[in-house]
Amino acid sequence: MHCRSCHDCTARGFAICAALDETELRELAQLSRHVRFESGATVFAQANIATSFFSVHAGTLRLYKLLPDSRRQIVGFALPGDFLGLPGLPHHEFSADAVGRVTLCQFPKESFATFAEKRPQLLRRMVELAGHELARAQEHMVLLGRRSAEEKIASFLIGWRDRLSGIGRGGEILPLPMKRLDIADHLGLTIETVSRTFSKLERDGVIQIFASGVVLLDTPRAEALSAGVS
Amino acid sequence: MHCRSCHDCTARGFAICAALDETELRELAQLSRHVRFESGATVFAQANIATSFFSVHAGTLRLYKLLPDSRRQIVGFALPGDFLGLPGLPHHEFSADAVGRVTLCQFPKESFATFAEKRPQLLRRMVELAGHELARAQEHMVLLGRRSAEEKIASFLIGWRDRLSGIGRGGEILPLPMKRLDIADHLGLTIETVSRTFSKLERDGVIQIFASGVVLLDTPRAEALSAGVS
DNA sequence: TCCGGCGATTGATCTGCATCAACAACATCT
DNA sequence: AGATGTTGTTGATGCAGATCAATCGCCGGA
Repeated sequence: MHCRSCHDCTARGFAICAALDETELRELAQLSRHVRFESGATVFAQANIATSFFSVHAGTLRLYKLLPDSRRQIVGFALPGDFLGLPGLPHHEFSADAVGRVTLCQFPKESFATFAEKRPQLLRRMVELAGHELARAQEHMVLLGRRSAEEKIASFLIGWRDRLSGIGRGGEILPLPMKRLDIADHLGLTIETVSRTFSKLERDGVIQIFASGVVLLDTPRAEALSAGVS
Repeated sequence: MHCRSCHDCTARGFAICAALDETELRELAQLSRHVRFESGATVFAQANIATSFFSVHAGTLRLYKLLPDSRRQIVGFALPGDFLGLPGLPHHEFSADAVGRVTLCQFPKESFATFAEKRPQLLRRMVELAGHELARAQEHMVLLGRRSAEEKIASFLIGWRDRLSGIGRGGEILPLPMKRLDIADHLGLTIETVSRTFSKLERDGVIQIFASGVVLLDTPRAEALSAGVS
């Protein structure tokens, strides 16, 4: 399960590495090391000093912020190709832990910064990735602030489907590796409301629920709910 | 009210311009033009093709997304020094309009991209700004998903105070140029709940309400609410 | 001065989702 | 097989905030 070279990396196409040529790729590989985390393990924690950046190689992570009284908001899920860490901010802004087994490329912060400094291509790619991330965050604000439970669930399913197909993981069944509680904390709902809403969507023939995920039976209906045309 | 040179620009210190030397600044000024919008005017609209980037010079803008049925989520307010527009995304992801009178520096997208391409300093600054923006967006997700109305209002006031003082606009009275409806659409509430919550905070001696803004009377209490220690 | 409109406030009522509670479906261990 | 823990589902009830509605203050225009 260890990746011996960047050349045949499955995340190569969508990660920041896409901005690099063969030589640079080898150079960057020198700085990096592969790390693996088992299900539930914490990769880094909010407010800790960030000493590394990461690029997700395989698996899913939940990224979340906690309030002092332990309310939790999952600000996003990270998938292969996603970059974790923000240049210019000394601390981690959120915690990250593994949903199922995860592998990552780890880059020491300073050496990565030095490497990136003189490579406008890479910097542009990073601006671009940050921009996409920001756009997703803003879309999620609409969801959290202005949508009903049913729209939230439908939106989440459609968005998750699109992200997976964007990294070549589309398929008939939509895998949901995270737990109901994770979905609830991502959508600003409780676990009971998530469960009830899944059940309602199944009763209405929009989805079919399996242990490992769901199948979208009535995609147009789900997309309409997701778009907010209820 | 027209800014004749970047040299004495009041937003110079916090805008992307901070990453440039005198020569580059003059060169960038060649590409830019100053534009002004009256209160309520739309600077650009969601889903339109983005032909320009902007840097806010003076005033406040509301940045928002609309659902088809006209529900609105204000994803943020832009202040002097903020950069509007995301390289790598062809369309505007949100609409922006002026809250009160606003002046901006406008940069044609391609010429700005060409200018930035070979200036790693500027690119790094943009990554940094995007990172800060992203961190703010994530903090706002916590607010939208996991906080009570009272915490939302307190959080908003404290956050607004901090942003203003960050650009040298701190003061006894905290100006709120936006309307109650804007605040409601920013915090995922209704106008009535915003009004009631302001009233409650005033009754409790936390704030004092004026036409133009509020004064924080019990800052520690407001900060506690804002932190979620209710 | 009166009128009309806009924004803000306040009150009465309703409702979507949270909360509280029980239970079911499975997996893991002894 | 039985005991125990974990995750998910479903039902009953409560409440924070939405909705509906009235009123107020203020400003600008006739």
